[in-house]
Amino acid sequence: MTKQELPKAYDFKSTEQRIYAMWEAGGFFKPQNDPNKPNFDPNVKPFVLTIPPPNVTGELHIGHAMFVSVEDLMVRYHRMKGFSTLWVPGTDHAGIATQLMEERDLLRTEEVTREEIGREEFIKRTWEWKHKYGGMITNQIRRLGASCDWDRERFTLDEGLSRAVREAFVRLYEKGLIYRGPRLINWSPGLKTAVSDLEVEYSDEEAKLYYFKYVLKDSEEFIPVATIRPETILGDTAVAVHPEDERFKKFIGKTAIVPMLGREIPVIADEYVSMEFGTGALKITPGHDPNDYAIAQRHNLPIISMLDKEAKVNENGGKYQGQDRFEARKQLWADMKEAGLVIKEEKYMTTIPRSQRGGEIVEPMISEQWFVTIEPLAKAGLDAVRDGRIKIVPERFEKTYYNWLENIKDWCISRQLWWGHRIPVWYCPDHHMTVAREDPTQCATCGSKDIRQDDDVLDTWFSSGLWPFSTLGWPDETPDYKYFYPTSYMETGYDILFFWVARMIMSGLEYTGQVPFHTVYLHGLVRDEHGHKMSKTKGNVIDPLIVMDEFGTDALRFTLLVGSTPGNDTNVGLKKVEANRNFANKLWNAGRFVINAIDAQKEEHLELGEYTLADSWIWARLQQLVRDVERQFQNFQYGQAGQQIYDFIWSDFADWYVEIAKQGLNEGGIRAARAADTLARVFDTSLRLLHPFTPFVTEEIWGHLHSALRESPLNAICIDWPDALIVAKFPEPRDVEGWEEEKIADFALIQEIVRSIRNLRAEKNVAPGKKIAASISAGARTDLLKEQAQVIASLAGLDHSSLVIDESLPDKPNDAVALIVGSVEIYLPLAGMVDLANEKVRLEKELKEAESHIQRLETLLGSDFANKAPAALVAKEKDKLAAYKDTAEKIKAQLK
RNA sequence: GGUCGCAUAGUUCAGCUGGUUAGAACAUUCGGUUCACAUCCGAAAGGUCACAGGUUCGAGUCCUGUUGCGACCA
Repeated sequence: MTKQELPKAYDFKSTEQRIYAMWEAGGFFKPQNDPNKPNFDPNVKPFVLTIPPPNVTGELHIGHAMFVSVEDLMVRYHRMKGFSTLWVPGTDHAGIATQLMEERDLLRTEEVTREEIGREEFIKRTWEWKHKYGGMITNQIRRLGASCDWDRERFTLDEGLSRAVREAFVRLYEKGLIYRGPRLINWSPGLKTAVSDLEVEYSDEEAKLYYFKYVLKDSEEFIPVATIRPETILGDTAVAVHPEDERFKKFIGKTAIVPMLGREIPVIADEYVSMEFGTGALKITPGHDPNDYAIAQRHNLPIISMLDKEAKVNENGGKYQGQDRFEARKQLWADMKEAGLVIKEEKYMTTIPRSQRGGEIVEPMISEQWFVTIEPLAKAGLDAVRDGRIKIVPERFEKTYYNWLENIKDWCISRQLWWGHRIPVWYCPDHHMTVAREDPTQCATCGSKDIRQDDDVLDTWFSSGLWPFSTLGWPDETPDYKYFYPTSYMETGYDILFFWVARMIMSGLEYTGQVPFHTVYLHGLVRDEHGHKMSKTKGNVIDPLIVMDEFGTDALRFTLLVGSTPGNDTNVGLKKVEANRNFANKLWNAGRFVINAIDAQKEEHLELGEYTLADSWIWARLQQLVRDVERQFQNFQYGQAGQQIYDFIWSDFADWYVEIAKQGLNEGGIRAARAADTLARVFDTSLRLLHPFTPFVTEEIWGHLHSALRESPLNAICIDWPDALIVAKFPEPRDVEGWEEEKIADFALIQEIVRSIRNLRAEKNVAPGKKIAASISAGARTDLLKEQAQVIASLAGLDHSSLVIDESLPDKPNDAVALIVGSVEIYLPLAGMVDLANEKVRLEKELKEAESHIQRLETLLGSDFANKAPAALVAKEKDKLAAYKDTAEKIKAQLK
């Protein structure tokens, strides 16, 4: 394609889909070295990531955009570095979410409940939904440019992964690490299922504290007690007081009467009771409160459940049976009031446990559930991070991780749902349990054919915990598993460190004996531009699909990647995305310019022209950039790396180098060839560096650059380039060769001179197009400035033919404004347009500044700094002092 | 209550192992139809780096404390 065909603005709409299809069709997302292929080389190092599987029912939100951006960046970088790179995609079945969605759908379309159509039919319907819409989220992930191997896509409920789940369950069971029993668990009455501790959220809310009398048997006396949930009185099995409490000591061992029920319960002493809180006495409801449950265990108290699965009062609640928990609260309290047992009510702030899904109040309840004995697994998980087999980035989350695993409780893994992995346990009429990898036909104990599978399914996180190895074929030792496992990084949000990452580590160690990955990288949450959490009710949600429509995928990705640091939340506003859309366009146009320059080269040259100062400078800067980027990638400082690449391309390359290169190109011949050569090489390297951040626009321009070069006399440059940028070599840092520092310093002087002339022109309102004359007294820098006269003239808008550069000027020009840049004096014949009094003020200001530097440096060099700081640093400061002194002298001379 | 994090320009954020008088983007002001780009170019203004101590030749960066905000765990 030639330049005429390249539009003036980058059109991401016509590009992204085409490029993605090209990558996918080209097989670039597949590992370069595949253990299932004949030419497999086991010595090539793999780099492997498994995607944090989004809910199959999910729709793309900004959090997905975040993790895809970061992971695709990691994956593309390693692929370009030559690793055999595999990114495994997939989704999870999201038990509760999916079931709820399907239930709602059934109710809406057919007005039936899941109970009405039955378990088998319900699951069938849900699968139908999955087959129809399950690809939505993965297609949206494709739009983000995700370079995952779609042929290896997995779903937590598919056959292989289900087998992995069953294998894991049975192994744990056989090891004695899974048990079933009645325990106090978190019950979600609306969903009618148990949930794990992690699925309960606590919110500070205003509630009421109810004060009432616990009357003692055969007595007029009572113990005042306060509670937030009066209905639980129906399940009380004791009243507890502090053993040292003078007020209540005398009641210990006596019997109290449960209000309205008349049940007799003991008054016990326990140090857990706080004498200051409430009334200083506590009612004990072990069936509905975790703390009370613990006290009951200590005192061998009976445990009474007074709620059923829908949180209605059960048969233990006397006349309140059948009432909803909140209704019973009202009724009971009213009755107690009438009976004269009520003392008072007051407002009270407390934490209310709510279900993570749906937000209803969770009830602690005694229920028969399956649990994992977590302690041995947690210990192994702790060791893996403590001894460095797994590193968490940023490091501070290691502490959080330790803290959680050190205080972990057994994991309730059964859920009273239909959509999920059914627990592989069968019961016969004699209550023997058969736990099996393959569906059994008879009871393993008594041989009875009359067996029934457990109704419950497993927590979705139980299967996601196996993800890094179940997706690679475990429990089978497949070629993928053998080569790609353990994986490399696990990248996800810090909000699921416990839910998922910790459980994967524990599972990985338990089932495979290896850490599932050596590095955990945690990104922060995406918030709106003012740092508020995005929520539909606030209306501040940024929909990544809309953003991509408006500004392009690259702009969104770059925004999420740059300016965010590991583990820290990041604020995103559309303004930022727009600015990055502009960057994509800048890149596009820089590309058009480079391609244009290449197309203009028609002749073969045996040798190209000499390197100009600008050529050397941009090359030195580029190598600096490559070194910086490499270091930052090693340290997971992706945002910083992206920012530096951005600055290099926009400032160093486009604003300075390209402007200077235009002169060389206009000269033609070997000078133009040299300029085009440098433009091409530097731009190519820049695109490679940027590719992991903004894959679409870089791939597109690089393709045009590639074909332009191939057709040109400069085709040697691209002789070893592959077909697509996605698999091009990532630039490797090179050692400094020694010449760079001087060229960079020389160029910096040119830049300063140009800037100060531009500055003065702007200040004095010299028409931008007007070429002006200048005389420069350059002293020791005369040779450099003479050589760069053309560059200075064109960048600063000087008339080259009336630019005089000399070591010193015989006469200071009259009617000229003087600029002092280091030791260089510049005279611009602008006196006519300038108020001399103002000029004096300007120079005095500059002098003052120089003198303040001189004073600071003299103080510094007169201090212990000179003795204790590194010699190189001291020398540098000394040089600076000399330069400022020189500048000050020159300004003083002007002021005379 | 425990643990952790954050506090830098009007706004949103960078600032790696302490070493130029602290940077960027957006917003603001001034000036621009220079043949890659107005999704642009040039220039300017804007910060006692929350506060108080300490370590050090040297602190936005390390330590201690205070205040404010946030998160997680109980």
